[in-house]
Amino acid sequence: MRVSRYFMPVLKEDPAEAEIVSHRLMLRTGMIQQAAAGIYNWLPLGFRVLRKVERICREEMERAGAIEILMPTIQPASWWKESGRYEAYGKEMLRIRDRHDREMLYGPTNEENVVDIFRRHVKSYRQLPLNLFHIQWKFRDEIRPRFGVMRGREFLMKDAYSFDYDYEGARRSYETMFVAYLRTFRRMGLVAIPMLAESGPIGGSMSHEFQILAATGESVVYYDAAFEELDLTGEEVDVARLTSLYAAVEERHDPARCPVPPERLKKARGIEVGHIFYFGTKYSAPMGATVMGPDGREVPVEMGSYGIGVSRLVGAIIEAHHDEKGIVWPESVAPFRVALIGLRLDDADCRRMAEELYERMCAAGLEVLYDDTDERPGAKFATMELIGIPWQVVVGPRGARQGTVELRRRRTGESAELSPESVLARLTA
RNA sequence: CGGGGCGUAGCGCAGUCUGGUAGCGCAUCUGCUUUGGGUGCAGAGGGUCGGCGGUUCGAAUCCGCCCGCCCCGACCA
Repeated sequence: MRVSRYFMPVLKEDPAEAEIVSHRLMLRTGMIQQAAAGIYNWLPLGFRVLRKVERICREEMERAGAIEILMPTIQPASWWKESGRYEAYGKEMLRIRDRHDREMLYGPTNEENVVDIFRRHVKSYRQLPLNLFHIQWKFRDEIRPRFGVMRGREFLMKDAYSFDYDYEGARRSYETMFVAYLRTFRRMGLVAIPMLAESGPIGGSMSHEFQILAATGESVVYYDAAFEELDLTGEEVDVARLTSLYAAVEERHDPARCPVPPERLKKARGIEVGHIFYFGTKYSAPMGATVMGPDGREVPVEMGSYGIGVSRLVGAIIEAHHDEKGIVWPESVAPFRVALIGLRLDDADCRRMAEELYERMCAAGLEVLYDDTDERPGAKFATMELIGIPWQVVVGPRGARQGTVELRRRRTGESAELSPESVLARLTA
């Protein structure tokens, strides 16, 4: 992509309304633009990151055996009356009437919806286990939306729903998601700490929330240092050990009863980005989602639900990965992998070298953002550092004479003078 | 919802207390200049001062009502 043809409304000054670093950087880099309180437009740069985060969620869900569907944003109120949540949910739910005066709502979550799908098609324990997920926009009319996309009213969520015949099966499904979540966040360059949590309005009896570590996080968390070096690579992961490791938010942490020896107990700040629940038959029973067991008896299905705040993650990743110059994207979610910075493009040699390298990068399938404008060098460097692309390749008169370009890492600042060939080789390796 | 703050050009702000018909920086456009860390000079365009109503000869400024946004608190992916 050429900067001269791209839409990337970068701001030189901090917008007045943004307090926390991720919100400020998302506005300054032109990733998002506010539409109303807690509701945002995703501009090209932000949308690219959002899609990458979404893709990692999708891949890890599929790896864990979940199957993707897409449920609507608008739901009939009748489902929620069946489950009993229509009255219980309160003002956070956006209620709508259509032209026939039918009661509808903009979905804050999809338990009822997925149960309706399930109950119409699944009748036997032989069809289980089943895990259906989707990645869809939610609306919760928060009392106080804030911090940009970190607590929006409209937000993108990955939500999965597991169905099992019995408790043992439901527990296995829960544990599978537990591991999938750790893998998901790790792939985004985050350290996630799962902790036992209150179940809240989703209901149920077992629940973990996943907090990712960031110095600017909202809550204080205590955790076993073992979380920082978990081995999640193999297919067989010791789930029992993972779920037994200690972690707690400050409010629930009791130093006197903490099982972790002081030298292994860590204290940090965290941001909640995911939450998993086991809730048994809370929805299946009232909504009549039952299956026939091997004994010929019909029983309500055992369920769990598993949410990840996809749009919130974009903000959370920035909270965890930035410096005084701007964002420092982990490679897995960076909007572009390489920033090609052309200096002195009015000079024929520089121009030819930059254009040639750009063509070759594109041909090699690299995601490259090529600054082909005639801005001053300082402005180009500052912008690329602000938007945080992991690799910078600088083509300028200094190297052009001996046929080299500069390769730089955004994260460390380390740089090397290399031939265009070896830069290509390094980036495509 | 309680508490605090803000709304003036695309962005950041001054002007409001003490009423006299709107200004600065950045950005934008034109020309020249400069080119490895947000160049310099000259010129130009751009504003129903959030909205409605009131007071006044006269309102960005005073009064009333409304709308929107941000921050703190209780709640959430």
